[in-house]
Formats: sequence, C-alpha cells, structure tokens
Amino acid sequence: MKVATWNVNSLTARWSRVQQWIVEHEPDVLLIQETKQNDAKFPFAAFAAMGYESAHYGQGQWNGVAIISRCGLDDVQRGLGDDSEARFIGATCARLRMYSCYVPNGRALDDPHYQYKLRWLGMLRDLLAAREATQPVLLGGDFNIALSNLDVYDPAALEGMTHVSEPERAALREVLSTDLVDLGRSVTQEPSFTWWDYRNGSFHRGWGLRIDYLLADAATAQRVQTVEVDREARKGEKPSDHAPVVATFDWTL
DNA sequence: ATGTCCGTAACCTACGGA
Repeated sequence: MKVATWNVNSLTARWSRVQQWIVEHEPDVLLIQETKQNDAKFPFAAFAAMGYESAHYGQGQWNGVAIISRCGLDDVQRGLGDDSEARFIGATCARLRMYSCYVPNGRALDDPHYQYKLRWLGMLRDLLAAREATQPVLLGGDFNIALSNLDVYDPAALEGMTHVSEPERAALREVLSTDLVDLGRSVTQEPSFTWWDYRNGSFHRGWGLRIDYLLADAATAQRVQTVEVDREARKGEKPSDHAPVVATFDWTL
C-alpha cells in the first residue's frame, strides 16, 4: 500500500502536474491540501477516469482538502470541531481511517491567527484522543510546524517566527502523544524538508522546512517500508511550494 | 530578509495570503 500527502497550492493551477504525478507514482491514497476550489470545480470525474474515488471539502478561494483513493472511500467527515474553514476531511479507505489536514498558518506569534492555530491543534488532539484503540489511523497534511530544529534549514534565521515556536511545537507533540508515530522521522534522522519558499531561490539554496507529515498509529507504523519526500515534484515548471511525502506499507489490500 | 506564486476583483494592476 502506498499513501502520499501533498499541499498542491491550488489544484486548478497544479492540475496537469498532479495528474502526471498520480500516473507516475500510482498512490493508493493521496491526501491533498489547499485545493483552493469549491466542490463544483473539483475534478471528481477526472479522478474517477483515473481509477480514483474522491471526497472534497472546499470553500473556494482559500483552503480546501481532499482524499482520493483507489481502495475504498467511506464514512466521509468534513470539518474539525467548530472550525468554519475547509481544513479537515476524513474517510475510511481499506479499513484505515485517513485524514487530510491543513493546519492554520499562524502568520505571526502576535497575530490572532496564531491563537486559532493552537486552538485548531487542540481540537485535532481531542479528535484523535477519542478514537477507538483498535482503529488503524493515518493522518497526513500540511501542519505548518517544524517539530524540531532538525526540521529547519537555519534555526537562527527563523527565531521568533511562526512554524518553529515552542507553543505550536508542544501542541503538535500533544497530537503525537495520542499514540501516533511521525513516519518521516521514524525512518531517518537526516533533514528531509518538504517545503521551500518560492522567494529567494530557497529551493536550490536548500532553505527548507519539514512541515508536512504522515502520522500513524503504532501498529500501522510498524508496517512502514519506506517514507520519502519527492523532491522532483518541487522542480520544473509551475511547481507547488510543497513536495509530496510518500510512504509505502507492507499491507496487502 | 523577503527577490514568488496563488486567486480575486476589476480591468491590462494591485491586493491579501502563504
């Protein structure tokens, strides 16, 4: 089984690249963030023609999350707690409870959006803490948080900024403390960035952050074979500023 | 330390958000 998460920064702008990527990598499930579409615009039929069912929670100009699956897609859940923005969607695929998450950016430590980010992470923790212990769960998305300094190209350059502050890191550790494993970090202690700013030639200078994660319950994590960041997807014409994170599992569907 | 890209509204450029 192969599962990927990818913040595409507009599915409209990224459509041909997303399509090509799926054909080349053949994920069983793809968790998408920032579709920036409403449901009417989402390419349900095109995904179906490629062999995938899809579930989308869109709001138009901003946000928007989706799950596409070729191994079942049931019990779709849209939204998290009392949040009014389209940042969270869940579905059951092949007996795995899957979630695609787009955590609020936070903008700046003194911005109200940062408090919204912390509150959102609290709701995510509560949802995961309330799950049934026997239910395999796989959560992926853009968390807009670098968990440790190993996930930051230059910690000094980001001092005092969002994505690296202690309260949001603690909030993400609280999510993980519900018996989840950070799959990317479980396979390597090397830096493995997933996002590079479009500005300043950040990608070719190596100025990246690891802010996209795949998280799974301990039993599912034990089945992991590989976890990789597809840096190729950050290159070339009109890339997203995020690269996909791809995990394979010893799990026959 | 802010050099790009996205969608939108309204035009052929500026803006908010990331």
